[in-house]
Amino acid sequence: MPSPRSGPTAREIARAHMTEQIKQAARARLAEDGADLSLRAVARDLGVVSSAVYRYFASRDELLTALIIDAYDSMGEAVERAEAGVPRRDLSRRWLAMGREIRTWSLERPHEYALLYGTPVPGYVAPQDTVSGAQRPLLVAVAIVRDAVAGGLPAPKDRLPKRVREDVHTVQTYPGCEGVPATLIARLLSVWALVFGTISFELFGRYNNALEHLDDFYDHQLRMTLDYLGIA
Amino acid sequence: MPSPRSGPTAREIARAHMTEQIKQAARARLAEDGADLSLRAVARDLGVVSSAVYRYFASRDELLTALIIDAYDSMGEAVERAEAGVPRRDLSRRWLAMGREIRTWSLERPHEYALLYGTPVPGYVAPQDTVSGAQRPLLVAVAIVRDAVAGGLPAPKDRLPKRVREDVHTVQTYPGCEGVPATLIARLLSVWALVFGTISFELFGRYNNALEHLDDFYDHQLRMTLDYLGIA
DNA sequence: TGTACATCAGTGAACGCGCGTTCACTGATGTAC
DNA sequence: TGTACATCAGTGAACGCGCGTTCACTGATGTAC
Repeated sequence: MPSPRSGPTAREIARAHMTEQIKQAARARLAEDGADLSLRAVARDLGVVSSAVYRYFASRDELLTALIIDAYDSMGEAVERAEAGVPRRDLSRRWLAMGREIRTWSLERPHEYALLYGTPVPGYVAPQDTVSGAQRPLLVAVAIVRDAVAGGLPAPKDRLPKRVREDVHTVQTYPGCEGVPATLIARLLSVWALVFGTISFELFGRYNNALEHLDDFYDHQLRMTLDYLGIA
Repeated sequence: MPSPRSGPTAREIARAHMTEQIKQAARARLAEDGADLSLRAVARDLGVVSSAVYRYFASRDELLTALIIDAYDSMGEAVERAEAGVPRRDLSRRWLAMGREIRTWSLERPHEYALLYGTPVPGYVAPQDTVSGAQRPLLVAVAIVRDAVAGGLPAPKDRLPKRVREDVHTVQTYPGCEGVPATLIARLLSVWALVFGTISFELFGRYNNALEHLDDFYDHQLRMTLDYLGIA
């Protein structure tokens, strides 16, 4: 008897559950083996025959796409939440909260990080449009900068070459970027590369045998970016 | 009849030649297929049976190691040469030459770049010590900064947290880093992450649909790093 | 200078393996009357 | 409320494939006397 509110059927619940379990197992495999995800290994880990996975994902690539989308959203949400926990007035602390969460999230899931920011998986092209979550952390940064501008942060007096200015003007039309001066956008783009560059260096082992206190180092970098952007 | 100068024998020449050809074919395969290098594919491309490769490399990983070492040295040499072509006095141009060559080299060999600076190959751990060439580009940067210091460049007045200072002091003991103030080393490390972060963003497609004039953008970034380091 | 032996490059077959994907199936769950 | 049919999840076998690596081999190159 279908009840009047017609909630999800047992099948629908089971399906959602299994879909989630497959993704979880796949994430675990990713952490174990690195980027070359094996459908069969995932099925094995779930105690299920490999063809069963095809009831949920049409192909290995589709599963991978789902993982990528989830990862973007997961990082986006984590960063948004971390930043939201800080009083709006305190721009520096908001920035630090954001920056630290980017790194924390990444260290906790190095292989998902690699999926997003490392070498693209060979033979696999991410469906660009689908991945709108990719920009969520950057939007958090933009929001902080925007608030700083509203609070009187002056635009840096950098000279932007013509073509750079053109590109930056395009960026300025993106939602959330209205009102942020071009030179500040340009600096933000630099800072963004610095943040992810640092995390990649750390995760991909390029600081091995060179730096020891990576927490402190990263934190210091973050503070320097604050200076660079001019945020108090 | 072995001549008195006893040059390399025909076998030795052939061996060196074949070794080089295998590496070249492997690089080509890398460019075609991405990071998961297949020994058999390399052998096929050379018109040779797959087991023949084992006369030259004991395993797939050993071939990969050779490619990585070569790539580090290739980039290092390219950067050194580019920088050496600029008059010593002109520190800014030396810096720009260095920075541009890093990117040029990388764009020309995106898959070798990925091998060095992208996601580490799953299941493969680079023999750390062997890869001394890894630091060559950074040493070029350090040399420029050192010359700038010798020419009167003042140390930035950044406050370095204790543990960061400790790490930086370690770095200062490395060859080539003598006499460079701690705060400048710290800034150089930031700048380095920025440079490679930018190139990774570009090569791994994160500027797609956002920036168009990547040459100009990168150049602008480089100039900003000059400012940041205080080099005229 | 010529011969006998050792070294080495490349062959071809084979090993055991894991992979993505397809397909006909069975049994459970859901739906229409 | 009960029955008949449709939908769907998971099975198990099979497909064709490419992989890294080993091994006994043959024929060419190098070396010692």
